[in-house]
Amino acid sequence: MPELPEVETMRRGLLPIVGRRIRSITTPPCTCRPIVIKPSLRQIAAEMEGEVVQGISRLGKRVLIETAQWALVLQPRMTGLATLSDVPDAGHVRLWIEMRGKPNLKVQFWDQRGLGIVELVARDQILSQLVDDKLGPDALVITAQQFFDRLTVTKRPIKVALLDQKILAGVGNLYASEMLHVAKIDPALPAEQLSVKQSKRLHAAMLDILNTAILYEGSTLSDGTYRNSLNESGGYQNEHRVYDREDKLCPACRKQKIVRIVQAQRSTFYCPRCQAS
DNA sequence: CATATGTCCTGAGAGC
DNA sequence: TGCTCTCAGGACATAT
Repeated sequence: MPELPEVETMRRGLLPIVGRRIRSITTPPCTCRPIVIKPSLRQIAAEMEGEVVQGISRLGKRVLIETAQWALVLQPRMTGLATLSDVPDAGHVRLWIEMRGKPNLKVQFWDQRGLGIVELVARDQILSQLVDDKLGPDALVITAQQFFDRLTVTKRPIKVALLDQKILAGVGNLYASEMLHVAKIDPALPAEQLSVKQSKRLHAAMLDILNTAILYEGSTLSDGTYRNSLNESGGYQNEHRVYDREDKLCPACRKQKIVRIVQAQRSTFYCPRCQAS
């Protein structure tokens, strides 16, 4: 479940290919089932092979490999991984992007469940096609005012609203629970009822948690699918306050056990004592 | 239009 | 031991 910190870690790991020319974009032999590649592998290869990588950027939970004209948008979704190093196993590598010249560099897009998506977007259409259409402001860029304005337009529970990538991009199920706990906000609170004060706390908690999690190179959960750019576990899973810690003592009050509830068919973890409405 | 639900997928773990 | 069932959740598609 790569979220912003995990995807940012992937982005940083790909930086060595900036300035390098793409030799080939292929699918590995004997791979399992093909993932979604839009519009097609053939088209992507035709447009990007021979081009120089000008930058690696990130929008929410997507990584963009950019040439002069194009951006190859990688969406890891549940178990996707984009890396220059080794991958957990060779059997789930879905795409190779090989660079020309020395040293040999090859981006491997690995994805155990195969729900990831690779999509070619013209660079001048990123704003219209991605940002306006599908994604709100990135969680690391959104201002406190924008954060408040965009969240308080919906009646949905604040936890559910945080997961809506059109409101803001980058927060997923894990970090949503974590930031609500730090900000001491009830995950069931209708987002429109968020006070200015609560919104400021939540925005600050979000920035703090995401930036710290980036320093730890993300969270590797029990499924072990997420790896940092060296194919090692991340470190932030050891810092989780509530996520996947049902029945464990709340680290803030140390009096109440963490509770798990389900909102919009996703687990939410929180402390009913610290996060009461 | 806003919101809710169904769907994809694989591997781990539970239960019998 | 080996089978079946359930669950994990991002984001898209479809339904209400």
